[in-house]
Amino acid sequence: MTSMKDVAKAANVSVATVSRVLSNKPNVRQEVRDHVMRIARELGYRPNQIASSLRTRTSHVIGLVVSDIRNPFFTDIARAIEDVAHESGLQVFLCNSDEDPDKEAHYIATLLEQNAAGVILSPSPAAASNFDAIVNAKMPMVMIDRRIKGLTTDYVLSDNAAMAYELTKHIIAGGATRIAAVMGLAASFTGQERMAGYRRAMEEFDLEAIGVFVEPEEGEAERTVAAWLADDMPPNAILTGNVRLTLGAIRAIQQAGLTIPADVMIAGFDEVPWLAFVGPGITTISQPTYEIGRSAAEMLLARIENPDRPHRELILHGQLIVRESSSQRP
Amino acid sequence: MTSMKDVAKAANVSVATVSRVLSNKPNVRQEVRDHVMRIARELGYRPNQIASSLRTRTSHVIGLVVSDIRNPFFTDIARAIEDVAHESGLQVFLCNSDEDPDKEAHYIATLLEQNAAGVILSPSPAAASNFDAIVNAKMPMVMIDRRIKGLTTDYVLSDNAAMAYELTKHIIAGGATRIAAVMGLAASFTGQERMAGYRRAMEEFDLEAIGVFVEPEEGEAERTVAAWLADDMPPNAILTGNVRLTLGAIRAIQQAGLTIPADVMIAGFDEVPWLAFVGPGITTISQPTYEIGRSAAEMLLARIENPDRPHRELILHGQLIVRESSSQRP
DNA sequence: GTGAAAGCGCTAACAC
DNA sequence: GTGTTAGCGCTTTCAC
Repeated sequence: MTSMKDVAKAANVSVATVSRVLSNKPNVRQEVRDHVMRIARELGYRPNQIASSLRTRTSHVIGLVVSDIRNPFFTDIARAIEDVAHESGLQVFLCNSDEDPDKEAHYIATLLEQNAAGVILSPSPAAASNFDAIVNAKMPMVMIDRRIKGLTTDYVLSDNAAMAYELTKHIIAGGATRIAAVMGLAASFTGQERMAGYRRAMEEFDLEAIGVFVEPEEGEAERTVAAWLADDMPPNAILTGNVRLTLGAIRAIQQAGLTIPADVMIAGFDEVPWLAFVGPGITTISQPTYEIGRSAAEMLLARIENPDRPHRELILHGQLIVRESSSQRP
Repeated sequence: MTSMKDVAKAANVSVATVSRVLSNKPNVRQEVRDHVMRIARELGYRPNQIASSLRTRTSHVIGLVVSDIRNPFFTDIARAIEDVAHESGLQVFLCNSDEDPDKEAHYIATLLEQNAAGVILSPSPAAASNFDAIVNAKMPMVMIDRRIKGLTTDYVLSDNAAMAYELTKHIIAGGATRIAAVMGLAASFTGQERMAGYRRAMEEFDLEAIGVFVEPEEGEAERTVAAWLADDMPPNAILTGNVRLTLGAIRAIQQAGLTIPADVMIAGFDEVPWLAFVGPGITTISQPTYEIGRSAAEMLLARIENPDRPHRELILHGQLIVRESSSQRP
């Protein structure tokens, strides 16, 4: 590994000059600059980021903390963030918190130890104090998807309540009269908001709201929906809070020997390409995942650039994608 | 940020002793050890990994380079790798190469600059020389999913040819007589192997092999399959090389107004939970993605531990998941 | 415009 | 067992 010292020696200048040249600092004669660059290239010099980071107390690394990268919502976001990071010469640490505050705290500590330049995180349902370490260290931070009560920072959020409201109204227009909703519990912030939007629409139409929160897993939704369908007056429409719940609900409907949408309509959150091919095609709210990721990354870069800028909150709107599953009208 | 110096001062010992205690080195009295630990905790001391890394010329960071994290195959692998890393106190850098050798080379350079402890990568279809930098730097490396001709290193691979052979035989048993295959081009190593397995089975049954390589995107598969279906003697079965191709093929079949499996059977590679819900349920080869990730990570750890151990090649077998899409027999 | 030198926080000889 | 000290490779005063 060739170091600055090697380049300096070979170029007959001091390491200070080499450093100035390589980090594009002023006060170097163009002639010297070119010469140093040439030698550096010839020697195959690669800067040691670690040394640089130790000295400058910052790095080109940002952390991304999500509950589970396998959730397609986060997969897309991760990809977007990595794209922006790559464009800006940053690296991304991938961290899966599994909604576990302790695991989350551990990752936060690690990011601090690693001198990370910033962190984007989708917070677990933890107390705001879980993020004190970041705040105290003044590490740039952008929260995505969920708001933490009492924590003022940069946020990129979705308009969950409005989207759920729209989705509910849509399925009512499709002919639904008894609509039940399964929302994810762990992501309580989004779950709450979506449930609120659903409730508001139901009230508006004088319909009885039947909403439950479950662990966001296929099996939970399947059990819940199966129980509903076994009822005397089963719902004729199901609303779901994310893809896994949607899948579970579909399974319950199929197991009950019912068809979508003739017997039971269904619609949910999160768009994934294959929803168009499930049954008659499933209606969903498509969240702008890539945009959420991009925006969060850009917001983080801006905060790193200028740590004192006022905090911002960006709210992005999802889009209703209408397919066959949500209407019984001809 | 409190440093070792601070702890040393507060504990009335030298930094060397603090270092010994905190990195669990021998030659410290238990009494002193406890004392230092207490002080460190009281002061909220957190080690500076950067400084440690500069000194030891290694780090607790590993790189993961895949073409695109959004490919569910890689998403699962990434999650598995991150799990193992987390258990071992390592961090994971996420890198998307987009099958671009230059982007890949760039990430490799960055990992070197960051003093990464090792790298797991699914190589782009690049020349073996793209990995010279890693080999020269003696950075531990594990290749996954694809083999690079002329590069001896640690590998975790799938038995693609055997799996494709099995899949083809299965669909023949299901009643298929004219079977066409669309395989991914970019991932040429896996694509080639799968095509070879398909060809072998076709030959064995005296059937004509109709195989093409395309960019692994829905649209490409859709166009290809649509053309086949418009033929005089259209295939009555389609084999696909990955999920995106499967989705494209299904779209083409539906667009042509044909039904699965009555008119056209279909089966492909890669299992994702929703394939059970598409049409009558799609038959696939499920690759042990999580196991691939775990094994690769463990192999990397072993190599980091012992850089001179002989190179290994681990071949994992996929599993045929039979659903309704692959048989016309009653 | 350039160089000498200090030091970021840690580890690892080496002394005692 | 413990302390002293010399760096790891870089950036950044401060001289000149």
